Amino acid sequence: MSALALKQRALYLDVAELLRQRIYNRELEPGAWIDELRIAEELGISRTPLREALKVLASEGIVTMKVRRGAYVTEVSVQDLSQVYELLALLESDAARVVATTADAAAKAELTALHAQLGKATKDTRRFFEINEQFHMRILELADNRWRIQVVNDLRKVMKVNRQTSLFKTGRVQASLQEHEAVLAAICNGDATGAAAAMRAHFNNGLAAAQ
Amino acid sequence: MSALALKQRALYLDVAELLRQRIYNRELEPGAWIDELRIAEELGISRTPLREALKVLASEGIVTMKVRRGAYVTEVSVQDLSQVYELLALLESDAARVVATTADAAAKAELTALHAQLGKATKDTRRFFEINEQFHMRILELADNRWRIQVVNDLRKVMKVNRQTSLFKTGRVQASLQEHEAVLAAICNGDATGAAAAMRAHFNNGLAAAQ
DNA sequence: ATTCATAATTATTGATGCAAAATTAAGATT
DNA sequence: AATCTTAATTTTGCATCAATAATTATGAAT
Repeated sequence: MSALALKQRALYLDVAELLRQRIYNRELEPGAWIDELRIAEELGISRTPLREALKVLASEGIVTMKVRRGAYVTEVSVQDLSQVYELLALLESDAARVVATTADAAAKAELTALHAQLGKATKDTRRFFEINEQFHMRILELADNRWRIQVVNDLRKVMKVNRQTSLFKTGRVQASLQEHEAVLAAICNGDATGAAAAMRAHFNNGLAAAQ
Repeated sequence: MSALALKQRALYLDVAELLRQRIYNRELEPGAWIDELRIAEELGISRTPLREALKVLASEGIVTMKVRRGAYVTEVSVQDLSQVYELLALLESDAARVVATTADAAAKAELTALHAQLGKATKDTRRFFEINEQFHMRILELADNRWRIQVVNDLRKVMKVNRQTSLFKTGRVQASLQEHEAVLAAICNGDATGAAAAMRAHFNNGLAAAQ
């Protein structure tokens, strides 16, 4: 059975996601022009859905459209990175604050379990980042604001365009674990201010480590 | 000289903006299907740029794409509205906090002048809202984070889809003016916490007045 | 030799065409 | 009369085509 057989998603969305991945892993570098003809041919599709995908990526800010010149991968400056990071810190620390006041026992147990998994994955960097991501995402979900999730995901896309992003994550496994611990503890204690502060500290430390 | 003569913007962006306006003023109501053929014919354009515009609006969340069914205007629920409003409060109160610590004399003078204009426009509702908008936007600009501006603008687009949005603004001219006064005073005094609190209060009052 | 102008090429933008899917309409059967 | 089936129509989605603008290449003139 082919993957195309049951596809319910529109082609332009698949193309957009494929281009995002190519941008994230530097097959398409910032500043590089996107050759519609070449990519359409390579993917075995026409230029129509490709162009629709490019317009979506443009509205996300990860590619830039120049009239009569086409699209190129947006060059995300260091200033852009710090601005986006600042917003993520704001949105996620507020989410932690919300969750601290609204989380029920089940939610707290779930976060505690996730954190326990994280503690066991300190040797496996790949897995650590994966669970780390889940922990953050679960807090966002528990904060129950789908627009916040949407905004955070869009901002993360921008972060991923720049290679330096990895700097924010690497070499901080133990520190990161302890910071998560603090966030979790505050949430479990229903300490809204503490949860927000702990999450904010987590982000600030990540930024400091990158400089 | 026609407006088309010097146009530098892409057609799909113009079409997107035109559709936004039609959605805001209820020519296209939430839930209504968007007839590509009809609108393309009406605008005297082909379906290609129209479809590109629809994809952009979809990624903004104000229209929804259904595979093989087309696009319809997103139905923004009351919950969506309050979630978006909450995010705007968070982002703008943080912007006020930033501006309180970074604004120089010129910036403070500019905001003071804007506020003075606002005070003189209490009789002209239309103008009042216009200057009100400018005051908020200027604070965002002074907070110097282009991604925040982008996010706030996107969220405002969602708010505008729902008619109830106007409820957040109407009948609060005097109260709104006083609340702005408090924001301005805190900013001019370099009181970061106070500025954030004043802006937060401004939003909370707007929400309360709508219920 | 360098620069400016012009021609050729390339690439984007917008329009049209075609096939597939979904909805609506029509007809037949219970 | 109602419902199920099937045919017709409408509409989307992707591909192709045409036109226009931009860039590159070529040549001429200073």
